[in-house]
Amino acid sequence: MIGIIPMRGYNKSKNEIKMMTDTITQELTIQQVAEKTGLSVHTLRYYERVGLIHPINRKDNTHRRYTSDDIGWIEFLIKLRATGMSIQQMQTYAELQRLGDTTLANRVAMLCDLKQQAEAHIQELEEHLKIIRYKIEYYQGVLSENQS
Amino acid sequence: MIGIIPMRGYNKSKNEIKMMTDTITQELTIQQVAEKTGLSVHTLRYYERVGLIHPINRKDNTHRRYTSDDIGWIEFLIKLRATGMSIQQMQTYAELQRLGDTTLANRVAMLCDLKQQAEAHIQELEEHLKIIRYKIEYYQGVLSENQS
DNA sequence: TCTTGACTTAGAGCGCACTCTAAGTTGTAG
DNA sequence: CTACAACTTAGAGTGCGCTCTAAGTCAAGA
Repeated sequence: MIGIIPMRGYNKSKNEIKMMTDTITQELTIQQVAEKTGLSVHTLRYYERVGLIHPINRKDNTHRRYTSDDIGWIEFLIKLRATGMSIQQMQTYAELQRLGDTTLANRVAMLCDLKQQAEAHIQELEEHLKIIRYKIEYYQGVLSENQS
Repeated sequence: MIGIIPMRGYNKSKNEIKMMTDTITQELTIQQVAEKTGLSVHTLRYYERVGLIHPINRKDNTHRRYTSDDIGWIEFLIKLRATGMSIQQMQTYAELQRLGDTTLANRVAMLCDLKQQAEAHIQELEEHLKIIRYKIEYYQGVLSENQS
């Protein structure tokens, strides 16, 4: 789950030093968030551009610094994606979230839809798996017969 | 099992007449296969072009006529796709199938990989679903509190 | 004969979700 | 001062899996 840390020399890289500091300040660079979440830095910026992530605070008005709240939201986004929600739907969800408490019912409805979709998807996978398992068993039978 | 018959007027369409004939001859047109399988005619031709389906026999050397064996294979392809196999992998699988019995072990290996992938996918979905279900419940609690 | 509808092909186009590039800025170590 | 790593942006490019278009053939019904 943790990204590959490239070896740039024997000394600690700036990134590693930042990481040590950040265990105190709790604010992560985009690179660190990429490593932590599994998303690429490109994808993190892309998600922000398209409005899935609110504009991240900048240190000195330039470099992004992610808070633990930001990370929490990103990790939730990842779950929504992996469960089958499209980027478009996630944009809607993020927009509703930004609008505040009055949109809670709408968001719950979206989550319910997603839940049902995912449950149906699991059902479908299970059914297809049955046939695939059956095929495997049958072919393995044929193979062991030919062997003897 | 028989696809949806579109109403194009009160007289029987050519397609319907073909369908009646085909219950005798057991050979289906591309349109009928599309209705039966849920794939589009475009996709059926695409699958044939890229080698997922062997070249279908033609009536009078022009129009495709699908046998029940063809349908069986197509329905299996659909299951592979829905279980997460890529077009590329399916091309490999189809190629192995064409090469005959000596490739059986390879095909079984591919199916085992697919099985494991799909099982892992289901696991992942289940875990994400837990969190989504939890969120739904929590938010519904908040909503009913606000109501009272 | 004309129209209609189902089919044919080669190849272009599309939507999605990234993924990468080019050109530039910033900050620290040596 | 220089080098370098890490960051920044706008916008172009990619891979997948279709999906559609244009131009044409063919057969049957009015």
